[in-house]
Amino acid sequence: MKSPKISEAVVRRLPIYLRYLNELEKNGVTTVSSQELGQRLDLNPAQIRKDLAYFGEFGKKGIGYDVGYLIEKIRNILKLNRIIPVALVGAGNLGRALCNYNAYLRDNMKIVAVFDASPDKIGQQINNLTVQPMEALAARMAELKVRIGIITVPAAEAQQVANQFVEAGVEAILNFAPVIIRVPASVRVHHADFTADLQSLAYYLD
Amino acid sequence: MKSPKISEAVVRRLPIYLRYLNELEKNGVTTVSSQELGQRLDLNPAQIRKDLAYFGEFGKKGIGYDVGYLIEKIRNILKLNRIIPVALVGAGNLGRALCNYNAYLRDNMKIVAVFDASPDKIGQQINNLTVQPMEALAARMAELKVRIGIITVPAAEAQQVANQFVEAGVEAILNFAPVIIRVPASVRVHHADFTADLQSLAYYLD
DNA sequence: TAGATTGTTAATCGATTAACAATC
DNA sequence: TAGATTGTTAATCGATTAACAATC
Repeated sequence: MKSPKISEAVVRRLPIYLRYLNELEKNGVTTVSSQELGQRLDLNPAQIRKDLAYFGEFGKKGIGYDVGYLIEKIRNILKLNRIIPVALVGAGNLGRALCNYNAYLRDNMKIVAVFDASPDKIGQQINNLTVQPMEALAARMAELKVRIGIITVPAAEAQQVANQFVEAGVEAILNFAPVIIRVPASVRVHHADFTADLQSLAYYLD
Repeated sequence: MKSPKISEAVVRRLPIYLRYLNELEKNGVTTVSSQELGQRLDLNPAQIRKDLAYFGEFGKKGIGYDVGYLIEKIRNILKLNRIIPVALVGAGNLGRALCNYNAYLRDNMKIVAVFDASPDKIGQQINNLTVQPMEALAARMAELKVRIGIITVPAAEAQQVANQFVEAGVEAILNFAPVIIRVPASVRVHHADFTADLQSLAYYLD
């Protein structure tokens, strides 16, 4: 584990590797080469080797990578070796959908609290979680040691929610609202913006 | 409209510009500079000017860009000047959430058909749409001239659904299933992969 | 006119890919 | 040993940013 700055592009590929490796393991495959990985994931094998080499020498020359060993290494790199508590604000359709993905988001990311501003949402049950009022956010997040926040409120409210998350000491935010939110540089934000995704696809129509 | 190949990075920023310009227009702002845009969208002004200049000379030196005019230009570039019919497969939580975003996805992207394989989903009503069986997909999509497909089924079924979309003549696919799908080069695929998004955020935790 | 801002070229920066010695 | 595949350096490619003449 040296420390040349790792680019975001590299970090974003690690979960993709991890997911496929998990599948391989489930199927009883014990070894895989960068070539096979690249073929399946539509990536250049040299890129995969380089990505992994940033973090250590995980492969064996002439053989490839041990699937189980590589899974463990990547999980450690991504800090998925312990449960990461996540909070979500916005108990609308999308918010509920994400909560139900908790199963999918195994690998230790777990939504442990859901908040909403609307009185008719508060108290609703989602998947074992009770929707809490926004007033409870700070205290509850501290209590649960939440480190990542998910925003699934309308665009107009997203920045405000982000501010509350930051206030509550969140280290990273995943924003689904179709608006760019601004936070201090110490907080990482990813924008999951499917309206923009969809619109950019339209460009490629004949 | 010349034709140097436009990079995907550029195309992905256009909807971001469009969205903010729409907001400006709603607020009665008639002119905006690349500097103001950049400030708000967290982008370099030179990059914004360059992006736009690929498609024409939309600004006025010394003045900036006319908001209404630029909106129209970008909508044309993105082909959002006519309604684009979209189909969705997978009427689970996420699928339903996306259908309800139809309002959000104004700007002429419209989900016009929803399909699911599960008997207890078929016939359900979502937002004025009735969930159709997979057997109806090809015929219905032809009828409605659907050009873009959205996949919100579990990972295991995603590739199969993609194949059916391709078969049905779709030109682009937005895939929400946490798996890389493969399609002919003539079809554009975007992966909206929030599990990967979320996991990559974990990397930045202290 | 003076100030502002575009469009565009050149410079920089960073990411991807190719190539190959090391070695299992 | 011969064949395969890594880790890594060098070459390429592409995207971002700076700079500035043109001009509103």
